[in-house]
This record gives sequence, structure tokens and C-alpha cells, in this order.
Amino acid sequence: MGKQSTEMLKGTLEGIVLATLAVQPAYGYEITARLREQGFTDIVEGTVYALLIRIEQRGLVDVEKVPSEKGPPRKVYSLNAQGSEYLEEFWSTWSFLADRIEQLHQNIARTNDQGEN
Amino acid sequence: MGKQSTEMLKGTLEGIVLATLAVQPAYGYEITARLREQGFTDIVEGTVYALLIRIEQRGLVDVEKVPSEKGPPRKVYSLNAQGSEYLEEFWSTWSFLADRIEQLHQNIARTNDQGEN
DNA sequence: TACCAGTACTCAGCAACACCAAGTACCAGA
DNA sequence: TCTGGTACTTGGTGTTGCTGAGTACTGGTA
Repeated sequence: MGKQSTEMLKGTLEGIVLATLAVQPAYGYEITARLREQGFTDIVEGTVYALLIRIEQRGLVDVEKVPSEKGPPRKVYSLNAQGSEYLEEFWSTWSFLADRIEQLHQNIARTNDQGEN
Repeated sequence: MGKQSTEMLKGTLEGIVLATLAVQPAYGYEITARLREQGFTDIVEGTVYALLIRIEQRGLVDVEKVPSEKGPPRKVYSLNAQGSEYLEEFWSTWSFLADRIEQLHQNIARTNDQGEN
């Protein structure tokens, strides 16, 4: 999707991953794969792993090492209480932003309508 | 709104400003003031000016110096054809992202409902 | 006159984040 | 043995918004 999505993901990717973990615990490789399935085709593994380490260090998730039949052990992340709280903040920040932008979008549509008549 | 909104603004603030200019040409100080009125109370002047210089260098806006009765001359920015095109891309990128996140939000709501019953 | 507040823009340095690229390690099947 | 899939790590880069200070011009006030 070009460079715009890269910048737009900053700050939101974190929320997306936390939201994913809220639905169900998961490990890095799995999360990356799911994101790609959901349309974030350009997401790089390194990005996701770095993000997971960050949210772990902030105490938003609990980690458990689980052996895998095929490869190194998996680090399974699950959202904890603090993470849920943080996710709630994310939703409200996101909603605020989305509302403003939606409003702007409608303002423009209205401006264009006036221009056309 | 804390640090979350700072990161979330990355990439979107540009679109917000371009969208503002699409409605009506404006100068930096004015844009900053409008953003604050719209709820982005923490927006700093320096951020907006830097952004304006960036989009000017990318050729997304035209600039015109207009004398002011009270203070230094104003640099009035207006969206040009290239900027409109770029703004269209912004809308589509944004819509994609907003859709995914909205979907995630609903997934969580559904998960919680199941948990409660 | 001197000073301050409001207007309007500039600039150097910083922190956070996503990307890039390469690497490690483990297993199964050809 | 070697390839491909799984799974995680790490060092470096570029973009972006924030911080904080500075410049400059005007009008009002003591």
C-alpha cells in the first residue's frame, strides 16, 4: 500500500496486536501470519517481534514458552489486566481520531457537492 | 491524551492537514489553531510547520506569501492537483486500516459476550 | 518610551516506531 | 546432505511528532 500505510501503522499496529491477543493468546510467527491474512501483506516479521518485546517490557502481556513440534520453542503472549486497560485507552484514542477524520471526510464531500452545483 | 495519540498521529496528521487544506487554503498558525479547536489540544506549532514544509517540498501544495496586519507575513498553503491525488490515496489507506480495526473491535465484543454467557 | 501579549514562522535536537537485512536454530522430507 | 518451513533475534536506517528556544512584527498600556 506504499509508504502511507507504513507511517499510519505507527501507534495503531500496537493496538491491532493487543486486540488480536485479546481475542486469543498467540505467538509471534502466528500473529505475523494472521496479520498477513487480514490484508497487512507487507508486515515484516522483525516489526512484530520488536513490538512484542516492547509490550512485554511494559508489562501489558504475559509470556509462556511452549515447545513446538517443528522449530524453536514458541513464545506465547497473552493479554493481562494491565494490557486490557491499555487496550481500552487505545480504543478511546482511536475512536477520537477516527471520528475527527470521518468528520473531515464528510466536510470535503460536502464542499465538493457545493462546487459541483 | 497521552503518548498513544502521539504515535497514532504519525502518518495521519499529514492526511488531516491535507484534508483541511482541501476544504479551504490556510496558513500554519491558522491550521494549528483549527486543529486545537477540533480537539487536538496538544498539537504543537513546530509540528505543524515542519509538516507544511514537508508537504511543500513534495509538491503537494502551492504556497503564497500574504502580508498580515498583525505580525510577519503569512504563508498560505493550498492543495494542488498532486496533493488531491495524494489525499485520495490517504483516504483509501485510512479506510482499509479503519475497517480492519473496526472488525477487530467487533470480534472482541463478540468474544466478551460469549465469555459472559 | 519601555514593556508585554498576540501573531506568525524557524530551527536544532530527541524519542518512538516500522522497516530492512541478515543471522541463529530446530525439524522433516527429498 | 541439503532444502524449505518454522520461530525468534538483532543492529542499523528513515520518517515523524514533540520539546524548547529563538526571531520578528504589531498594537495596547503603564
